[in-house]
Amino acid sequence: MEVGFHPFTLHQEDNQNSPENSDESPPSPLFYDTKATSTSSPKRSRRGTHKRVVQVPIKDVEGSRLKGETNAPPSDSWAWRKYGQKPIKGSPYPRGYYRCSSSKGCPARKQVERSRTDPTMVMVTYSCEHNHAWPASRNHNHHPHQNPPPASPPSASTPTTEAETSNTDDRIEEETPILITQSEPDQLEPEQKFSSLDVGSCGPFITDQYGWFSDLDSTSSTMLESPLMTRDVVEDSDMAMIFSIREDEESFFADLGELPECTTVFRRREIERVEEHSRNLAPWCGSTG
DNA sequence: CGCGTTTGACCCGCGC
DNA sequence: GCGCGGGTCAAACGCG
Repeated sequence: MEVGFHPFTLHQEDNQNSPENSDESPPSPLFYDTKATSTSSPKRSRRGTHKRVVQVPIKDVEGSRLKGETNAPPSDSWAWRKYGQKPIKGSPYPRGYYRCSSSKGCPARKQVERSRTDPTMVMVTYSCEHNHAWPASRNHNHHPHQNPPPASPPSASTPTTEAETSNTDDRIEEETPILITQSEPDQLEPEQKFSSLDVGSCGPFITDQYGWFSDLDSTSSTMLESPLMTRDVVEDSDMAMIFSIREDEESFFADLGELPECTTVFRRREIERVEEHSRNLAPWCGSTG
């Protein structure tokens, strides 16, 4: 692509018509926040779930591709279990369906498919949030700043194997620059831009779904190095601050090991907004319940 | 033996 | 109402 193309970007959409639909769609944004408002199906709302799409560079996922699968799920620190795979119309690549295996009743799900527009990218769509704390295993131990969501009690049972995640975790978390952006930032207020990332939905989601995000200790700085990052994200003083803080406090937290790292900083700031935004934004999916 | 992956069938929502 | 496509289930299989 072009632009400072970030191996990892976040984007948010408002419906499932992800850009991938159009070959010319957003080349960079990758984190879509899909939230279809339907909630009706008695069984499981297929379209009534708030989704978030994360696009990750294949190269970062490759590590996890040990399975040889076409679309290995990017590592996100959670234990995912594949429960299905289907070829997607219009896409040469199949879509894999994963659900959280860290906890039995966890509604967290994610779909992984290779971007049809960017074969080098993998689209990960997260649905629902985890209703449990982070699995207290894997390299999280290595990264002291990776803690469970403050919202959930640390009761998560140790995951069995994080098959796909365990492999790439180290890689992605350490070398995958992340970019957070929106599909149409122009329509959002500077703060809303960011808060809308998930805020509108569930607080825990931030740490839940993007817990790994905080794993990017070294990445935090990397992000700032990204032209786009500095432009789209850092533009948000808060965001910039968050990461700036991390760089300084990181070691601090690292020592404490128990303090909620970036995620907390992230959340605290966001929460304040969330509280305000959430009032206007409809809850989605998970809602922890 | 337990857990995860694979794969085909089934179910459901949506568009026509 | 029908067909299409997407999402989930469940049995079988493989691996550690």
